[in-house]
Amino acid sequence: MKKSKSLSESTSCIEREKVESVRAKMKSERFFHDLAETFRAMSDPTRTKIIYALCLEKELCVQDIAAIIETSNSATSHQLRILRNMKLVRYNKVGRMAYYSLDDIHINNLFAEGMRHVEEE
Amino acid sequence: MKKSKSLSESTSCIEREKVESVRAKMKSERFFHDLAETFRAMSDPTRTKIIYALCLEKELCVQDIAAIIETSNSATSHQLRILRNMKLVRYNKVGRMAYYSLDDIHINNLFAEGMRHVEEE
DNA sequence: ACAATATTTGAATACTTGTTCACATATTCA
DNA sequence: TGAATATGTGAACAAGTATTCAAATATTGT
Repeated sequence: MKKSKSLSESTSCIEREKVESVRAKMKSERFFHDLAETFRAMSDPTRTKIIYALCLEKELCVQDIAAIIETSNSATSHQLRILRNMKLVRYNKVGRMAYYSLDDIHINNLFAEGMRHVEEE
Repeated sequence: MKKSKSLSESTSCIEREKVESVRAKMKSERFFHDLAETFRAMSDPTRTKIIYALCLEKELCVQDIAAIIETSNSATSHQLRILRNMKLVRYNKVGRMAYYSLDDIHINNLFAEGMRHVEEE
């Protein structure tokens, strides 16, 4: 059920038609929250390094990720947890090792689009 | 000039070949910083709303954006400044009005890819 | 059982961020 | 000129974040 609350007459705006038109197509608070979350997951250099590494090698253990990105095991583990909670990576526990990999192909696409943007400047 | 520092023998890792292989393809600190910045620009709900609005209407003034996203003019202006500094939007000043629009098509692609990810769950 | 090892976690810290409020700037119109 | 209006900005505040350190957990090999 959509709220489709129309613009109150008292709300001050300049071009009412434009405003009404966009407001009619507005998405839910939840949608923008989730969208921001998705981008936020990739908004830290340590995490972009982890994702980049997992784009090249599809499975890596915590220690090896830490060695690649030159960060402590602890900091790496903390960031991996964030990525796990945000469903960007998943892991496979084998004995005392935890092998991490990217969760789905969408992540690859989104990340690749971001890289394209940064590289084409 | 690339540093291509090879993995020191003392650095502990599990699968040395994988680690060496990824490290050989590692990008600069700057690259990951810029990439993270790009995603960070879209990592706040207020900013995703602004970008979404500007995807639908290519030019909007501050007050109308504020009316659409239901935030104060001041908060909107602050976020627009961030988006401007990050080169995601540009603006066209006409008298006392400032008309904002998305800066380039890459932003559209990246944003659309993010939306696709959120919608296809 | 014991030591070594891989990962996880909680607390503490310094740092960053988004909003609000009040005010500044700048333009329009009477 | 002076009031109204659109936008921009600095300071303050609360909330959130990333790293470090120390310690906990869990698994392996002796």
